[in-house]
Amino acid sequence: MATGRNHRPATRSRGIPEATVARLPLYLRALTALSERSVPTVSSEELAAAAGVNSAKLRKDFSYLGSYGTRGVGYDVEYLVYQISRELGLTQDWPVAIIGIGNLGAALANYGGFASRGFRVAALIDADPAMAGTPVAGIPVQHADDLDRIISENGVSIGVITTPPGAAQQVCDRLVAAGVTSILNFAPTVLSVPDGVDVRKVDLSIELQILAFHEQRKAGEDAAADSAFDPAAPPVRAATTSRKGPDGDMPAVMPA
Amino acid sequence: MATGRNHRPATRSRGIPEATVARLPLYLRALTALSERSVPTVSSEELAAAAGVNSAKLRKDFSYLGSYGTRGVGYDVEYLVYQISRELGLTQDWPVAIIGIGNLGAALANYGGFASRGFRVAALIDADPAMAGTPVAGIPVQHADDLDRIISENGVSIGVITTPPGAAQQVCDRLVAAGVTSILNFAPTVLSVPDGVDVRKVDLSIELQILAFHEQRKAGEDAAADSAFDPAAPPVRAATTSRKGPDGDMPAVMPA
DNA sequence: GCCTGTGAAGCTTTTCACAGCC
DNA sequence: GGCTGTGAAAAGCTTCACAGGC
Repeated sequence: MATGRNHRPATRSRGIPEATVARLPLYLRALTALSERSVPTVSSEELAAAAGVNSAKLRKDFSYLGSYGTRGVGYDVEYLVYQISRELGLTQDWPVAIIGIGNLGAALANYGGFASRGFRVAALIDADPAMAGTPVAGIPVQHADDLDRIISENGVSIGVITTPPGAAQQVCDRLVAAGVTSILNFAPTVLSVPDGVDVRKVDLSIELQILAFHEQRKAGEDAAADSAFDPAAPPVRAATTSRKGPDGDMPAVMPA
Repeated sequence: MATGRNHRPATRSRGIPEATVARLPLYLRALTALSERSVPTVSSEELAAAAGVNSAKLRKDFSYLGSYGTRGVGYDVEYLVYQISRELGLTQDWPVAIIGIGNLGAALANYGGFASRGFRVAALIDADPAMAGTPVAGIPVQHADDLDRIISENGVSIGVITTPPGAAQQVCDRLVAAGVTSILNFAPTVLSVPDGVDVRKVDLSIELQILAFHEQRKAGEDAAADSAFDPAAPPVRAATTSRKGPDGDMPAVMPA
């Protein structure tokens, strides 16, 4: 990779795979822990174990950043911490605004790991006038009417949406209009944004549903030992057309 | 796919791709919204737009479940809601326990979308004796000493960890010992679990760091218009070995 | 004519396995 | 001898494009 092909400007390492980017924070966390224990170097095997990935993947990932290791030895912990921090853009501080200071917004505002590396809660915003002025995690809540001003005055480019789902798209639009180009969305809604704006979502119920899927599989396999049993509701579909699914037609009465 | 190959038992559709499983909850949410508006059928194009994916992907995803659409027409909303619910295992109710009732745990306990489809908060558990008995979201908090009993009495197979990171692995071990086989981890730690136990993690700071990476890229491109400028700290590495990264060596003093 | 279902092609990500260097 | 860095193979995922059926 970094070994001299000539059809790329090469000044800035274009094209780190997205999957790799998503793992860099994991490596960084593991390395930070080693750094705090004053461990000077670490092998790909050890670091991979600490980060919960396999070592081939880790080495491949690091190869996209450059050749930061030493053969026969491993990686210099401090050096890697710095290189990954820089690659992730954490050598600067990002002011973040949280919009929607309910239970979840307050929880995030209080979350320590937030401030620790690269991020700073610059503003808390809520639509409830009664909340305005009340400090949460030591930061006074401001009213949503002033969203524009708050975002631009603080130079916020990353917004965290923790509003109810109904308000999320509107808040998103206003954030984008005010100059925010990265959004972390905790509301269970699909946000639409213009090109150039990144959205990532964190969705509790999606995660639970994925777990339920696998959980059901496990239960199904256990049951399969006893009998070849249809694990779902009985087929009582009231339709005229024939449907071909793997099993289980729709019951007359939908489950709540 | 479902069109008659003969080397699979076929009773239970093995091998729905993980990427598809992860999108089923999105489709389900979009379909539920249509269902509430009493929309009878929907095309792959419309549903894909509502779920924020493209229609080819959606059709491919559905093809793994079976042939549930009608050519020239689209998909029957109610029917699909049922089929996806069943596939995800949401036709049964999953009792869930939340361990660690701080800000975040309380926020999750209060989260409405939780109970609505397939999940029920069966127990709240915390290690602080002062919290025992206090109701959160109408559910009394129980002490961690009784974790084993609480899990088995309630038949909990899905646990949500919202403890501080230091406690997460220990809580995880106890959950697994008590019979939990799926874990949703909000603590910023890598959990190690035996085979057969699924872990999914939700990690605020990882998401923010991924956003920061892309944000930095955007800023870097803007700056590149002005000058070919090193966006990071100056190279003042105190080492003897030569390192070859794309750019940016380590500064003498690490950034806080 | 319209929209689904799906092979086939193209792309991304992971894993393998070993050359290269300490 | 040990461990990194990386081509090459394998697996997984997305997109294309069109046959098939309403």
